Amino acid sequence: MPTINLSSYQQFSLDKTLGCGQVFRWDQTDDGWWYGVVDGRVVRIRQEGRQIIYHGAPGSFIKNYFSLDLDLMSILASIDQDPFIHTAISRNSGLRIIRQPKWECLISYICSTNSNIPTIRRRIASIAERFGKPIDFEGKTYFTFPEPYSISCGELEDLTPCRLGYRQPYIFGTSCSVTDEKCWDEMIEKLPYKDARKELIKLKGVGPKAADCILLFAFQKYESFPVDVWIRRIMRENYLPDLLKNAPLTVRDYDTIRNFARNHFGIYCGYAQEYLYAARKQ
DNA sequence: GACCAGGAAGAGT
DNA sequence: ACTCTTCATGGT
Repeated sequence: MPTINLSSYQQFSLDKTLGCGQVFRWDQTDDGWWYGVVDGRVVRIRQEGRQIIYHGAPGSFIKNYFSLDLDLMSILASIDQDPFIHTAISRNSGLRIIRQPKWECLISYICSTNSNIPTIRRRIASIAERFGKPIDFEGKTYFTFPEPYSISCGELEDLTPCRLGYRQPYIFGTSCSVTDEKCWDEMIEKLPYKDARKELIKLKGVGPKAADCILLFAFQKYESFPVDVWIRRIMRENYLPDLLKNAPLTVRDYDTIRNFARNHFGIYCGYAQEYLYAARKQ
């Protein structure tokens, strides 16, 4: 079984990384193995101390996917700007932001709007089951996440069994847009954060929050700071108590929060966001 | 049944 | 550029 030996300065927690809610297609079995479908293959992986044991993908893929090349300790030191984030960091140490496949991440966060994590997971699994390709792995059938054309080549109504609600036309429309625009991801990737954000928001179903998640989780734009209801609550209670108590989140409040975070935590404020989010129920 | 969840679109100002 | 309303689904 292939393994990766982490060096003593290579901070990493597989469980924190896969369990924090940034990805939706990983499951952990009772005996500690994580199973996930990534980039058209099934991966089985677990951590034992400083060893990562895995099967189903090359080591170079694993290292890149989990961004093991990044100096996490330096990143955490740079965002460690106050006692509250300090506690969140120490409780979730080793959490790394994954380099997610871009197209899957885009659809995942269109599915995420106004929903909880179990519901999001079910929607994405259902899309894969109906439009992806089956893979048999250790006696069980898994499904790849479909290409854009696999969705756009059909009808809008083909998505109905996935129970996406009002997101159904957004998923279909964005699938068509991305099918039409070849290399949409390379176009986004070349742009700086602000311009990339504007481009993403042009897609149906992608607003400020989804765009920031996609930029953070798939495009390595670590200066993005997604604001959902949890982050807003945490920021209100610990950093910006003057914000409104119970009104819907406005664009202005969203910008106030992310601008504060960018100034307070620095260029890796996206990492700060993920540690704060991981600490939301602790 | 009310309320909430990793919000966004569209219409009306 | 700002409110306000509506949107479909599942969990608690």
